[in-house]
Amino acid sequence: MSNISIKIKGFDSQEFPKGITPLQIMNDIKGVPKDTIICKVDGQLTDLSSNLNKNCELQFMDAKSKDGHSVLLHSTAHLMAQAVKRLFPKTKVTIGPFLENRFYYDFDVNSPFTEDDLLEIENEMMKISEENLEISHQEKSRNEALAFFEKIDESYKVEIINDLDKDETLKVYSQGEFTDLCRGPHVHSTGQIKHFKILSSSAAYWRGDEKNQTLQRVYGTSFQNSKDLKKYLQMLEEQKKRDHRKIGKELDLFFFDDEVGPGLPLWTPSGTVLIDELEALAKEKETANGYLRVRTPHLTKGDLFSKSGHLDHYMSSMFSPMDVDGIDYYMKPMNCPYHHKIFANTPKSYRDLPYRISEYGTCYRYEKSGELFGLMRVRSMQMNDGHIYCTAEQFKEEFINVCNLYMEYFKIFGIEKYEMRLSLHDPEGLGDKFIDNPTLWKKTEEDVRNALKGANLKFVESVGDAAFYGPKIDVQVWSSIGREFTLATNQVDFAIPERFDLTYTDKDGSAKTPLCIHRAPLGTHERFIGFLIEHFGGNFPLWLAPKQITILPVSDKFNDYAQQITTDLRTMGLRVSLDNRSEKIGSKIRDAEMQKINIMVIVGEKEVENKTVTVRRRFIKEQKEMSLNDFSNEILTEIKERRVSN
RNA sequence: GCCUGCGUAGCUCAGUAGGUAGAGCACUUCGUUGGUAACGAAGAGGUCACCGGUUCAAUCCCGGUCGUAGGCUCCA
Repeated sequence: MSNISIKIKGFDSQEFPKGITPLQIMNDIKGVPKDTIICKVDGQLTDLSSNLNKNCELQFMDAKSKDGHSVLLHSTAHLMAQAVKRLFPKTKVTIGPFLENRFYYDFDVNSPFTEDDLLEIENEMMKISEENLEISHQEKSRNEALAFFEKIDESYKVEIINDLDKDETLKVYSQGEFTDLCRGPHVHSTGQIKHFKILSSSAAYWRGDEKNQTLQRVYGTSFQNSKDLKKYLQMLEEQKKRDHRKIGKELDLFFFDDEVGPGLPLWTPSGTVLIDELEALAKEKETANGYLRVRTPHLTKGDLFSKSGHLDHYMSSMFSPMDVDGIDYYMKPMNCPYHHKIFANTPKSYRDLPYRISEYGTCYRYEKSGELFGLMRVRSMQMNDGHIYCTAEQFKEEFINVCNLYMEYFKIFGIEKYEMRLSLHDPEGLGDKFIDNPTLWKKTEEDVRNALKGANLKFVESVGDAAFYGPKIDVQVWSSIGREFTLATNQVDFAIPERFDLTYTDKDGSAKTPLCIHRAPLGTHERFIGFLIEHFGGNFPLWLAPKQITILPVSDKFNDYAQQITTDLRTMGLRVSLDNRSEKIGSKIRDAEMQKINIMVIVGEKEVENKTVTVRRRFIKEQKEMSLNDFSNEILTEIKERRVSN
């Protein structure tokens, strides 16, 4: 038998007999870490029980690495499936992939799992782990695999095999009595999976299609050691504390009311401050960038939305029409048709372009009840909307300027983790979800792609997520509880200007159709604020904070002085409250902390005598006694600069 | 919209094997006049989400509706 040469990472090259497995090598040589669960052969994740037949590079890996962790998660999903099959033998298994730090497995069961079921499953998993079953794999021909899964009545696996490429070699993994179709790789024994937890269960559709069978999805997580598991679970708890729905209630920012309706937020005085500040910021930036502000109605005849294509492509997201004098009127789901009307209202020449208009118009969209989610998904939403009408030559610069505006905003808020996504059409949806003009789709998508590349902006592409009238750049962010949302969007419209007969007179006197860029750099104010609440965990920077300052007299004796300070600061435009209850100063401070008020101003005998104030800022322990003038100058500057940290 | 869980005072939550409910915080009043994260006492507060059914009797059991949570689908 011939030998092969294997370069093991962290060791010298060695000769081994052909066909040896990494597992055997682990046992042969000293010093391979005990935590090894998987390996890479020439950079490819490979089962430890695979035979090595040629010279190669071998790297042993534990679950601390991202790749290693993904294998552990995946193997834990299998472990869970085995436990479910033991406890509920009639269950049919489907798929069980890994996600970042989590995994799930979808099961077809007669009745959904209860919480007790989940506990039992977890216990059974523990048992299987203790049994330390070897996980082996085998290659099977398509027919063998089909016969096997038909015999054990795993119809979903049969369906999966039937959909696979005919030439694909199939692998099955076995551990004890449980065998599953899987690409692998996996850890080599169930005993290597020890530190896991079932997180939740819910429903999911087979293959993500709502017309298909409803499956039960069980989510779980798994780590190399108990410390990492505990850390992850703690992080999940911490994330929950930042949930904008929770903080929104604690800080009394917004709420929903049964009698008003789901998805229709009511903004309290505190929450309204956030919106007002956001709007003030946007108005300032837009004025500087040459935008003109407009206002349009919330309600409109259906004809307008026929013309714009909304009734053909967007009706399922619109509220039902109402009859007004025998004519159908709709609540507006977007502002664009009105902006087009405003463009067309007076003749335009090339000298008027780019023509930039903006409006924070409230739109109404029918979101299915189960899709509503705090402020992140609502039915009445204020768009940070605007439209730019420009020539083809101006397109690139205008488009990139909008992208730059996003980044400027993100910088102001200190948002660092985001992803730009070029959302393209899916040819299969032409005519239905998307306007049927394949040539223009292609051209526009290419233009946008080139503009982004030309500006050196990093982006990913996503097919099928375009608007019905054109491709988009969406900026994706992740909320504190891990959900992904589109925060900002920038869309190109190649179709609608023509439908609205929008023209401008070019240099040569001919009438031309402008391009239209839809842009919403702050998305909707509801979602943006929902995101900001989580981003800051309710600890807003001073310029944004609903409650900037509270005045705390040490005792009732100093209430007059405190009242004077309050009035003075309010006159300067600051948001100031006065806590003149007959409480001890410690209690007033505690209450101010709970309300996350940025600055506490304490006044007592000393301050009255010296005509000063004592300033206590959140997160800064030491207090400073200063004149009111120095204090107000300092914070007015901080607010003017919109400083994120103090 | 779909599946499952949940809905008790303003908030966070107890509770009742079916006999119309309780705590802490918040609120109001009184006492206290205090120096950097909870001063003390008293009071007020709820058709137990809503509508039906079973029962002598329903907050509790059953059905429906609405809302909400976790997901799926969808989306700014």
